Amino acid sequence: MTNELSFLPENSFLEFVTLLQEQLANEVNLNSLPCSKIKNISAVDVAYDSERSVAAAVIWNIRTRRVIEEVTCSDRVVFPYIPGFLALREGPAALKALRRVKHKVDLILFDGHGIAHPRAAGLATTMGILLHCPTIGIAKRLLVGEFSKDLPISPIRLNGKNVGYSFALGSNRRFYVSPGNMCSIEDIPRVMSLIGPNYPAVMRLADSAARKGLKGLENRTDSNIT
DNA sequence: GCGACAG
DNA sequence: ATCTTGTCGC
Ligand SMILES: [Mg+2]
Repeated sequence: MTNELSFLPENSFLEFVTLLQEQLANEVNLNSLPCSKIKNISAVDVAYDSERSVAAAVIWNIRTRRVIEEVTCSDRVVFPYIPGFLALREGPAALKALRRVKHKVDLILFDGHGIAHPRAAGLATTMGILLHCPTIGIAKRLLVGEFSKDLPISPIRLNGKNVGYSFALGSNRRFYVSPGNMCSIEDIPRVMSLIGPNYPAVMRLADSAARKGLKGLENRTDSNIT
């Protein structure tokens, strides 16, 4: 069996997780999301140093386009990054932050893919199923699949199916959006016009909040040592 | 076997 | 992801 795990010396654990992911994919809900019902969304991102992670959840009101809540929390790094298994590294920290969010959120954005994944079980899909809520994956690079550079908004094709969309930013850069859970392929362009239309500001805010939180940890440690 | 490979 | 300041370009 040659696959993305073959470089691992001992891969029985990831083979096991692969089976879990294949089962998860059967539970994904790709029904249309009522876009008119979306009031508040959250973006989640995680920053790391060698032993600590900081997850940030930024909650954003669609109508006012303003931040209404921000949560950060630190944790231990529990797993390395392995392509196809980002949820094992990022999921636990993201969950911890999301549990502290006070507002009701109608949609959660994750920094990574949803069903645009070898087993249709990316970070956004995994978290959406765990949380029983609508999620979307927003990635800066492609993991699997193909798209057309000729189209400003191109479908991402994987095994002959549409699994998301690639959005052009100017002429060179692109980002990639796929349903996580409780969201259809057709919803993706609709939602992006609501929260974008470019790379979502709330996603960037989560990214910078997580980094800022990590620096806060480092500085706190420095003063204790100094 | 080789190369690709979210963050 | 992370290491990192100023610098080139729209
Ligand atoms: Mg990130």
